[in-house]
Amino acid sequence: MAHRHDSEPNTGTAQRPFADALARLKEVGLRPTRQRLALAKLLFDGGDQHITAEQLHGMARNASVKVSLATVYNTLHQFRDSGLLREVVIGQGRSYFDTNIHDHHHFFVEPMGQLVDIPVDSVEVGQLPTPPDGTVLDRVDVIIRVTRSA
Amino acid sequence: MAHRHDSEPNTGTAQRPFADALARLKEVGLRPTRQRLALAKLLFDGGDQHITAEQLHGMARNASVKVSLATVYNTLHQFRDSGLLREVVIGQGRSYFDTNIHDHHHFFVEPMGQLVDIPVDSVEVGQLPTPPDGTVLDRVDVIIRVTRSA
DNA sequence: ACAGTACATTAGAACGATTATAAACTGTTG
DNA sequence: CAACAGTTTATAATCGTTCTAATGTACTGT
Repeated sequence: MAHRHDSEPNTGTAQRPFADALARLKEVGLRPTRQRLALAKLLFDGGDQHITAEQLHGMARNASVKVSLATVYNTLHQFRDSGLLREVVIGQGRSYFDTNIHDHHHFFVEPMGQLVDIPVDSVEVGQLPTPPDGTVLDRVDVIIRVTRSA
Repeated sequence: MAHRHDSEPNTGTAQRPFADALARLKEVGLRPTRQRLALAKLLFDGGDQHITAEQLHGMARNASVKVSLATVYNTLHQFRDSGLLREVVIGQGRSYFDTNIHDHHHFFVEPMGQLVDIPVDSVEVGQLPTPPDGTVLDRVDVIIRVTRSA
């Protein structure tokens, strides 16, 4: 339920701050089921990814992991709510889930909808206006839309 | 086809830079049909709006303008392609069409999905990173997500 | 270990926004 | 007026996502 944006102790390799899928699930209080463990492995082993539900479902199929699409959606949402993932809504239909939960921004390559991370310190956003009436700031998304030139 | 982001000569009231729906259509080379004229009036008379296709369809119904939903979609896309509107994709399902085509950003009030304009000079974005490989910059969207606090 | 219960997974249906289709219409041109 | 190019329309189809209700699995206390 609560969001977590902390910087981890970062034991082990820089590539996999804390590699153990089980440890992640424990840490956010999700029962380590077969499906969740498998999906966590697919998501968090290897570098940062921007992935859709359908894509993850496909990856699971490829890896011979039996998971229903509904469970993929459920799991992605739980991970998002636990702060393990960040949801990025950019294009028309689809949602991307970003395994990079640190503060950062995105290039969005149209029209194929590819996402590329931008470190937060590559963009200088200063002087935010005050939020309207009875609202409170959640987060700032900077999306730099680019198109293929070649 | 070509996008227009020019500042208009701004004849007449500041409220309606150039009020005539017919003039707008002529200017971008769209045939001034009954439906397009009516929709243009609904969109461009009165201040800046963020509107969905369904909402515009509803407004047309209210104004006793007979237009099908398909035509609303077609027209919104044509207006967008002509630079009369800007499409803003932010929430899960829906697309907003913004009658303010000048450079600006948005507050997005979750969870009800209300949009509020932010003048471009209220946000300071400096030092953009260079776009990836064979891509060219299209535009920069800054979305400040806020939630109801009260 | 076992029962009990709370939580998870699943297939499939349902949903909402959008897009495609194909027929009917409008307006313009020769 | 006939032909034509562009428009509009109702409807069906599609896409990603969410819901539902049945079944399965994991943790708790004993």
